[in-house]
Amino acid sequence: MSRVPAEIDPLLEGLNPEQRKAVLYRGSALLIVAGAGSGKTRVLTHRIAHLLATKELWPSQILSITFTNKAAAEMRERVESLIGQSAEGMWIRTFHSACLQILRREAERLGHDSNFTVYDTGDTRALLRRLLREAGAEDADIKPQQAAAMISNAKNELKDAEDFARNADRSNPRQRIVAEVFQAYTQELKRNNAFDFDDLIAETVNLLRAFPEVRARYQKKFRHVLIDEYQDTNHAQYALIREFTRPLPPEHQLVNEETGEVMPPADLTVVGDSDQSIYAFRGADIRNITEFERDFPGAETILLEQNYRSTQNILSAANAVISQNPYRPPKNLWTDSGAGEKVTLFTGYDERNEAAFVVDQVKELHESGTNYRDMAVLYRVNALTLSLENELKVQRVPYVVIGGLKFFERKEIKDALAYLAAISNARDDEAVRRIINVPARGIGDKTEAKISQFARSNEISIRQALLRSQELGLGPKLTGAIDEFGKLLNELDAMSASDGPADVLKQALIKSGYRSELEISRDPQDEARLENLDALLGQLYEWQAKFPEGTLSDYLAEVTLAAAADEIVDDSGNLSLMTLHTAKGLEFDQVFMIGIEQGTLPHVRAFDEPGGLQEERRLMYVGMTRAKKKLTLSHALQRTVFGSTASMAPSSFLSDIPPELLENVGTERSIAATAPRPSKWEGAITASSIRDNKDLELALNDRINHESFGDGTVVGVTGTPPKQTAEVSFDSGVTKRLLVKMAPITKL
DNA sequence: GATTAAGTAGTTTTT
DNA sequence: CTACTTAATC
Repeated sequence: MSRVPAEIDPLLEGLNPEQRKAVLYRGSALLIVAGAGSGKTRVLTHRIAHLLATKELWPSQILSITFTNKAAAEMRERVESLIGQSAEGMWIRTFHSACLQILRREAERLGHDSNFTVYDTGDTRALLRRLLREAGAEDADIKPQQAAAMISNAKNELKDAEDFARNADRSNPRQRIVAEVFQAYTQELKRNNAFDFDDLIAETVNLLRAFPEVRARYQKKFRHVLIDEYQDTNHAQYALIREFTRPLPPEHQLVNEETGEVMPPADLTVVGDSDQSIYAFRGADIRNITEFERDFPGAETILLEQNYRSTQNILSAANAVISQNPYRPPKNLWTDSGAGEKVTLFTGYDERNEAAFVVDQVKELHESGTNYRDMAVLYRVNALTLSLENELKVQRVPYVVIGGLKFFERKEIKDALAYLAAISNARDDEAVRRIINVPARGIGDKTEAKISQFARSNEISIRQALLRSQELGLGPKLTGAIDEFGKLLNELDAMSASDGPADVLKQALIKSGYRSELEISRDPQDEARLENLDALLGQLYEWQAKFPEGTLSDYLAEVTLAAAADEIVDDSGNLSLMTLHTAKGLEFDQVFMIGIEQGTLPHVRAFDEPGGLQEERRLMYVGMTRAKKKLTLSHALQRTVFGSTASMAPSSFLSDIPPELLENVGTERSIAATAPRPSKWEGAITASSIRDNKDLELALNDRINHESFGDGTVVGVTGTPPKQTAEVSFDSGVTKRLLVKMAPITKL
């Protein structure tokens, strides 16, 4: 490569030698092994900016795949600020949205229309539930979710219904039924002009394989492909990458007209870290990254080990945990930013005690100047937020739960979106089915079945069938209701040709009577539903203003492909609560990880899955390395899971952390001893503040003294001993919730 | 066919 | 415990 012109040197400023190498390397394949916090995004954006600045590439020749839309937006922004101009035309997208765009353009080749619907997991499950019933699978005990998982796994391996049926064990009734349902499901998707999540990838691969001329066109367009989070790619995604980077058949080869040379396929840059592979359950294949050099001969590998995010204590603790994983390529993160604070390990009596501790800490940090947005509480499973949310509400800490029960999964929102889907894609029978009797029009299951039957035997869609209601031989009332519904959809459809999606939705909600039904209702939940619909409408109006040319199907696809991490707003000023999975790729000054217990992290279900424990350990590692300044781990000795209370042993991962890196706080040892735990753990917990108030009972208006908060008055008592808590208003003005049995208090 | 009541099962992570 | 499906009644 020629010498780097002076004017682009700024792109190398502030980079360490390895990072520079990663920016400057030129060749067909490059693997950047980027440890947590090693400046991966920085390297990626500088590399792209460098390729543009040297005029090696135009923005439109770059395809950059990220894990979330938020990461994509951030990358675009950073590239633009580096090159000082718009990076328009550059594809920075998630796998799914990149494939969506390709499929929209090429849908006809696969027998779909370009306005196809994208089914999310909920839609998929609903469809499978119906198909399972029709297949008479009730007795076989297959839940829609299980069938969905089996089908999804197959698709991630690029196996279609036929492949599945071929490999299925015919003597196993479950497999036989799923094979049958898989075939029906595939047909239904086609009939409905829909793709599911997995199809977006798999069908794009099929497209590129079946039509070399299409593949040639995209290879000509994309001269450099960059993939982030490569360790989490599954086989289908890997195959997709291959289609972009493998040589074309001779008859489709691209030839440079001047030189007569054959144009090589796109260069490939992948970035990843095998220690952060946490999506095996979704088909991610860690071998994609560990065997990269074998897959792409001549590939260069660059290792980034210097961490710019965390303190040495945090890194040492994280390294200690992850180094227990076998067959792991050696890698050791380091930093020159100093040791920093020790990692705090809190032992709580129960989940409420744990929540109180975390919230107290959060409040204290906030009072001493840390913004809530720079803190996060991470957990293995969503269910762990319950007691935490309670405590946050009591203490009035502003917080947001990222992910969890998503806005777009609420009933009323799904209903509203189903109206839009039914309008935008007239073949989408599933969408029509969802709303055929919402609000109630007197069209029940029986009538719906008759309409479906009629549609099927005439090979028309349900929407078409609605308009021929008089042929169904039903009573005048029903016939009229069906006809009216069919006409309503047509009317809205016609409207969508001239008006934007927001206007269409507004009219749909009014004319269907959905709105008025909620308005009339006295159920307070319906009031909340109405508010949600208004929020959706408001958001859609904003979207419409931003994308005046945007269609219904554009909007629907964008909504279905949004990730949990996309919800995070930087300027919200809220404390963030999220799962460890959602936290991947993010960083916070202060990180709290709760529920670090055997059975929770590592999760019970990981024990009998091969490699499950290793993945759990990586999850722990990912969580720990999110922390910049301070990491706090917590576990509780007992936890009320659902109804019943169970003793919890501390996570075995905790005993991997050298005691000198930890500062133990919390519950006394006498209770800790009742919980079974690995022998290694013995001695790691210090007997801090041994305290037991025995049968101390407090009543309203009792005066008490607290070791650190001083005197105060009891203003509330809840629960029963030994889990009784007292709300105490201290003379200093602060109000705290205290565990009566444990708190360092005395009755005055 | 709709509404209400009772019963049941389910809780890992997500594009 | 709750959210949801299924069963029984109006």
